[in-house]
Amino acid sequence: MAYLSYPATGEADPMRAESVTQPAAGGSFADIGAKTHSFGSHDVIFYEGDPAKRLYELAAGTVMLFKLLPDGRRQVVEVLRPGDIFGLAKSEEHESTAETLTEAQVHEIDLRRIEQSPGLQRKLTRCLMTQMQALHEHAVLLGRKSAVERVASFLMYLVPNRGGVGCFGPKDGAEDGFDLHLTMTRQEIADYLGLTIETVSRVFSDLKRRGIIRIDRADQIHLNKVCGLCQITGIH
Amino acid sequence: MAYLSYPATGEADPMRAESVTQPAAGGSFADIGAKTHSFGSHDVIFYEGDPAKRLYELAAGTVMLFKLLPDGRRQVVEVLRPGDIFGLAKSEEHESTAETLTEAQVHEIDLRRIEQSPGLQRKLTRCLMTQMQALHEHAVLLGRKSAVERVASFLMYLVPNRGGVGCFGPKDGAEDGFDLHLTMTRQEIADYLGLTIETVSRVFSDLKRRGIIRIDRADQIHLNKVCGLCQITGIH
DNA sequence: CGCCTGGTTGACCAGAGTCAAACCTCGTGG
DNA sequence: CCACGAGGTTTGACTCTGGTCAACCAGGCG
Repeated sequence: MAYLSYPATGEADPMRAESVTQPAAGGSFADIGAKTHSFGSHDVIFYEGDPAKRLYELAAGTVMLFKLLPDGRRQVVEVLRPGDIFGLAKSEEHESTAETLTEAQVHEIDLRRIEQSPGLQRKLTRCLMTQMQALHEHAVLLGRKSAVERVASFLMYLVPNRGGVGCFGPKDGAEDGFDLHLTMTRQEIADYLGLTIETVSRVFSDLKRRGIIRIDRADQIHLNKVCGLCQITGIH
Repeated sequence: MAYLSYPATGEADPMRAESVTQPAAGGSFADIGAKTHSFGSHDVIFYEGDPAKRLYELAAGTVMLFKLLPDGRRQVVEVLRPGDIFGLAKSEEHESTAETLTEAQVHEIDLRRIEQSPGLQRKLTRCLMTQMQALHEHAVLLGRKSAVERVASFLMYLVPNRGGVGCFGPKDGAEDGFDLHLTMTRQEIADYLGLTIETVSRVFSDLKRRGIIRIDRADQIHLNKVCGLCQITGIH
């Protein structure tokens, strides 16, 4: 279904199965009578400070969570993929704003319903573990990586099964290129990576100049050598 | 028991109850036959890459989790307090190193034991939610705050019931000072805040010069006006 | 007493931020 | 069909925060 664009483009997406956290472990949250909502691109699902009652499972599309400082500085704290859970809060209010990056479908669930099912509880725990790990990874990026390393890491994050633990290098002899479609604007990328829009733009231009990527359109990027890009993420 | 020093010093600690996540919701993890381990200061509980089988609940003391980049850059991704859970991993290996900052006691628990108890499952979920929220907060700090703001936020984090949501300002008319004991070295603080040791040191000196804090010993800091400090955390 | 570790300070430098202008791309309307 | 405008993006010139490197200091311990 073309209307649900995914960060990485195109045909059957090999990452899909991977990125959906524990696809079928103990049933789906949707099974327990969750309401499903559809959103357009750049719709707000909830605002920081809104009363938090339910939690959400992203069924399709991409959603970002961000927080604002009073002077307007913004930090995107998570970029979510299908299968991810969000909207939990220990207090009565959401601590961040949730906004879609693409058209998206979201299951709205009552936490108590989950707590009644051991299987779903288990699934929830696994989801949270995975997301927590991503947050740790992101803390390293924000705290210790240079601008180029941040952008390179970001691009690698959009390539299925490469970088990180599951990276097996380029397929033997294959040309190791990759086409990807960005669903985030430069500003959103900047706010995710803790940079300014100008720096993000400059790094893209620099990577282009160095022959590592090709920019077909602002949101259409071709990675010439995935491995070469991975080399500059700081994790090698 | 004096041997268990807590980040904030002294007598009966008003924060204690607050910081222990969901103190008695649905029983304690310790109840289900968890082994308890004692550690000295700066002991490693597990290393990044170690096989991950169990999960841990911090019973007393302080523990930090950090990740290393191959070139030696380090990022402390979490500073844990009693009640916090750590050591979960989606994969078979720990994704970060856990090291004590003080003497500490830790319950080692089998995840499957928890999964058998709905009450503990629920408690676990709450813990993870709280920690996740802290990680979001920290992402804002790392991605968007200046050096002074980071250090100020860090110090405020050590003051019970101040800053953040639960802040009710200074008690009416009270002098609003606070004494705190640092359990982290300058290097550890720097690695937590995404700064260098020199910058941390300089900011401390600067806050001293501005009369906001008094440094009695490297690890013994007096906040002259908590509210004044809170003012420069960036969240006001 | 002197070493060793951790912390502080200074001089200098570089990476990223700021401010401002120019540039695409795409949709709208004349 | 093309001119126009808006939004997002790129580029340049300059600034400044925080990093680097190196020397120095203070307290604790053998």
